[in-house]
Amino acid sequence: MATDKKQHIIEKAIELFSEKGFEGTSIRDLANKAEVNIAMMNYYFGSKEGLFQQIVETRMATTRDKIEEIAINKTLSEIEKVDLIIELYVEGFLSQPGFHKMIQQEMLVTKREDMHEKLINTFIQNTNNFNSIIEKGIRKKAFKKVDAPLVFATIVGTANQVLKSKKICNVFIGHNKNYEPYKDTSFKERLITHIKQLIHAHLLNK
Amino acid sequence: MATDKKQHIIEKAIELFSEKGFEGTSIRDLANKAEVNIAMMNYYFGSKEGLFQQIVETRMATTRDKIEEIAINKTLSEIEKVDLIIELYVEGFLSQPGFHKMIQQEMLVTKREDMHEKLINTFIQNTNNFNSIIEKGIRKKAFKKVDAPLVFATIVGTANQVLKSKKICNVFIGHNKNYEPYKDTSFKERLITHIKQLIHAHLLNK
Amino acid sequence: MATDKKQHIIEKAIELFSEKGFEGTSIRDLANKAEVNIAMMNYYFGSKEGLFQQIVETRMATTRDKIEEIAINKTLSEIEKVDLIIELYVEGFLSQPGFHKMIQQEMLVTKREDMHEKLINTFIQNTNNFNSIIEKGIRKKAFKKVDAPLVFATIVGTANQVLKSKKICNVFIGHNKNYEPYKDTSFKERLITHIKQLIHAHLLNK
Amino acid sequence: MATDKKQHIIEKAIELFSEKGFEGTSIRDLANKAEVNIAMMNYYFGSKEGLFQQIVETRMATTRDKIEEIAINKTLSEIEKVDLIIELYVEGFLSQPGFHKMIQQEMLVTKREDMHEKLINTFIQNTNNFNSIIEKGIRKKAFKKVDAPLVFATIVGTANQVLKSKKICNVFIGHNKNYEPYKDTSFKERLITHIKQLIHAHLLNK
DNA sequence: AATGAATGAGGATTCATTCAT
DNA sequence: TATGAATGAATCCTCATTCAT
Repeated sequence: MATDKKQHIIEKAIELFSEKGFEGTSIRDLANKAEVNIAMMNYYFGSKEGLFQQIVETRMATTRDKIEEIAINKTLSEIEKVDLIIELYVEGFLSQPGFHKMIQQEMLVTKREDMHEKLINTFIQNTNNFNSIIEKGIRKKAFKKVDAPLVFATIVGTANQVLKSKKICNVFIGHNKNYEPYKDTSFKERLITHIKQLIHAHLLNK
Repeated sequence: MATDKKQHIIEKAIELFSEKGFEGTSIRDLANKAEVNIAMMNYYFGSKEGLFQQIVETRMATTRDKIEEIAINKTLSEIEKVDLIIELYVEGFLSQPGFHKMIQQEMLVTKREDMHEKLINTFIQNTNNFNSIIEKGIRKKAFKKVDAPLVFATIVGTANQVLKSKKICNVFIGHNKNYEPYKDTSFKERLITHIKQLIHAHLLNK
Repeated sequence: MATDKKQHIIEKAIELFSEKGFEGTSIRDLANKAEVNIAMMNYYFGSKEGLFQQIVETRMATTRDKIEEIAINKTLSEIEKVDLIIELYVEGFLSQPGFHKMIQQEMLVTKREDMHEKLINTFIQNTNNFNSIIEKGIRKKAFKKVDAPLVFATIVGTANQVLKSKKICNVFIGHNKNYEPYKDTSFKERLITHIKQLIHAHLLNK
Repeated sequence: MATDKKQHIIEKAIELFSEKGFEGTSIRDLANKAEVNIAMMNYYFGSKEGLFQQIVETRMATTRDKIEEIAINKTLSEIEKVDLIIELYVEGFLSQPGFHKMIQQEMLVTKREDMHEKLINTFIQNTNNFNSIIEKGIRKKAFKKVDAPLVFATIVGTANQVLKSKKICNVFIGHNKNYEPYKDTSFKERLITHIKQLIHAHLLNK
């Protein structure tokens, strides 16, 4: 079925875009990697940029919706919400490192104005949702008076930093360069623990 | 003089590379921006990649040397060293946002193998220097037993996150989109304060 | 059909390469002459060098195979074989002067190492096949003890020399400069006769 | 002195032109090889083509004059003259293989019309001088009625053929590929002997 | 629905040459 | 006399895309 082939192309495309960047990846590369006809790429996605947008839009929405869900949840405490968001980011990033490297690149680059704008706006929405949680915690005297948006930047920034290079992670965990750190559960736990401890110490009274 | 013109080209190139990425920037673009002949670019730097390398190599060394200097300093306490490094990164990033965006992109991308390798190695050196400080603090019982490389990832990651987009920063500080947040001293202080508080709470006993 | 167009391009390319040499011929020239798009050239042949190799490889093989065939033939006498090879070279050179001028140039030039190597090796194979004929003739006392590889050099060298310039040939045969000597049957016969007489006198006992 | 430096440049240029052809050699290459400034090449010789012409014109004249001298000599017999010309060509070619490879290329190529024309005309003059010797020999009944211009083509062609590639010669004389066959005196003698025997058998009555 | 053929625009780079000093 | 700096033109090639089938 066509959807299968599309999905296959998308997965291969994420690999390449994340390794080489948008401009650094040619349609030829993408077609070869996905083992489909070059003309087919345009037939399915309209253009290289179309393919890229399709990838981004479907996947970004998921994270955004989950954060919103957490933010408006009435049964969780604020610190539980913060912890969930930490887990959400770390698990999301480590399970789809290619996609998130791709997003990081696109956030840095202003070339494709529209795409850049969308990503920034989504990030701002996520920040706002996070802020509202923190502010509620502060009002409840559960949290210290912290700089909420920068706390969010710390969480996302730390996870992103780990994503930058497998090699760096392997140095951290003492493996050789061919090891796949992102698939290592104990590394994931270590990262989550670090961020939680950090944020808790910063956030919680006492 | 030739050095002046070279320096001029380099500065304009950083702007473009940081906005559009390496592949996204053409030699034509670079030449136009610097208002020099296209052939001139190759005359001075050999190739587009040559220009890029020249930019990176000269500037990366500075940061690396400063961190090393701090690490081996005998008169500073460990927490003073950590604070200095935080200041060093924030000030470095905010004073040369274009250059550091460029570096971030290049760390994400593995296309230019050599360049990528160099950046990663430099980052690992910096991490090691930072680790040695933390470990000394731990041995002296000044610091809690923390995950030193991830602490470093947090510092750099937070600063990088802020660098991702002016627009995000302007939302944080309540300015419109044309404001230059990286030149705003109070924003810089706010960022330094955030990271220091965060790290202190995480690191210090009591 | 695609093969037709490819063949058309190849024929036009031989004309240009033989007139101007490999470096002296630009892809633009080739595309104009063949009346196709510049990008088309690379689409079909990968590169200028790819086109060149394709031309050389297909045509060189023909001559080499024919000589080998003659060498191993069991019904012909040695002098008949030598005569056939003389005819083969003269007829081959005069019927495809452009191609053989091209080959001559490439044998002189060491710039494209691979191509050069291939041509030399083919020539050595041909020489060896020729040598084996001569040596057999010598053993049978049909031939004098001659310097076989240099005899071959004389045959090929004489034919090549004639190929160097139409103008020279026209002086030989008393025509003006626009005449096409290579298509003149009596000139071909004259050349064959000359080489045969020369070689016979040198080779045959009595 | 300037003449020395010019001479030095010319010698290095012959090496490169003979290896890579005229178009295949850049002014940069030439300047590097001769270890002089790039601008200097144009300063001395006006242009790349100017350098090339200067090389050709000075050296071609020498051979032409020598042949003419032999042709008009009154004390030598015709067969002595033919032998002298054979020696002249073989020695000339083997002592300056680079230069003569260069000339061969230029004779094959019609790109630089003027240069090509000059070479052809010189060759025709040489042929005519050779013809006059042969015809005189025929009138004197010393020589058979041979095809004089093709006899000349055979002499020059055989020598040229040997010049085509060192590697081929080394196969003939059983040396490895790094040997310098053109400097080997016994190879030179072998070549002269071959051509003389060949031409004598063809030319002389009985 | 799918694809081989085709192409205009633009990519980086190298060219021979000129100019100011 | 000699040369580093500079450049317009041309190099080969790859790009994303379109089109006819």
